[in-house]
Amino acid sequence: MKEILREIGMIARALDSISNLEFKEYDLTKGQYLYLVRICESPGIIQEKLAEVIKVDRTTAARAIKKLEINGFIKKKDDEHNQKIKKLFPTEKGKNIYPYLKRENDHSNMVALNGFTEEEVENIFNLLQRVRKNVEVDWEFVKKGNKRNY
Amino acid sequence: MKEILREIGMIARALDSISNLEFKEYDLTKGQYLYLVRICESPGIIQEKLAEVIKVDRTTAARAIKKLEINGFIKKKDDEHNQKIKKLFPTEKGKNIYPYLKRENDHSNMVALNGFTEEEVENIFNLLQRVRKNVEVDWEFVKKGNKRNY
DNA sequence: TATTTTTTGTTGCAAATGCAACAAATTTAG
DNA sequence: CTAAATTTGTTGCATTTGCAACAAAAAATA
Repeated sequence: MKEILREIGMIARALDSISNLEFKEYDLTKGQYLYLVRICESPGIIQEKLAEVIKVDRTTAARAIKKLEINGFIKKKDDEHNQKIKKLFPTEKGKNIYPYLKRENDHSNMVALNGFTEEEVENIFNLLQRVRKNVEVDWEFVKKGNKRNY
Repeated sequence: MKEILREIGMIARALDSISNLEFKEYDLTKGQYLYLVRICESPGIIQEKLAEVIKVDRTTAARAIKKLEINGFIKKKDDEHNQKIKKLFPTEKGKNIYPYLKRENDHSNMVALNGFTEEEVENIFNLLQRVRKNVEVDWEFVKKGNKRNY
């Protein structure tokens, strides 16, 4: 059995911890960069959806977002036709640091793919997308309280 | 720029959260399965090394391991020639649940690789190992307090 | 050998994380 | 149209997480 998930876990933890250290400089605390990046790239997204794309617990997302708002990185806006949802948008402050988040992410991508050919990059990206799609089915299943059978 | 790290993060968080939910059944709390699996597979490993292979903060590992010991999953043993280090070993209780951890991990691997050919599995594994090796250099660099330049 | 540096381990503290449990709006089904 | 189910959001609480800061053993250096 090829332990691909172990490799993935190691890579993810290593890079997350690097990002968290590097983004302190912009007053972002642990994990916040994940949300801010997504809100900048998908302005108007709602909290529930954000938790789903990031793959994090609803309540964790709720609190991270609340803190981003308190610290002026994003703002919540009511929807015209649906008074339950709150759309999320970056503020000027949020928009301003986005390029730094992007730059850091690009750098980590480059480091991660050091020594890869163009073709290998294309290849690993496609394979990872397939893994992610496979995995998110189970994640949603389990997160809704269901039990996997194996 | 192919966002491979974003895919990796999503996969890692999704599967970690599934594992944490599934291992509650064995009285393992969040994250503990990571350490227990490694201690079972590398009996005698020390805490510092364990943090390094898992890619987690030293102090986080210290506390997770302490709790595993308190709950009787592992035991610490002094070394003959070095009185600073403490070698980690699974107890009978720890050894007994290892097969369940392995089985869960194997299942998640299967789910993740659903639809993959033998060759694609081999391929993604090798690519991921290379990424991991690239990334751990930076992780150790940054964790030691150094600053990446980019 | 003596002293400096590195390794390994610990604790204090502040913060993030996530399960339960709740509430209200909206959507689905009868 | 009404009632049930789902979606979206929140808070309480217990736990994990990780940076600082410390201590002691061991290893490297002078």
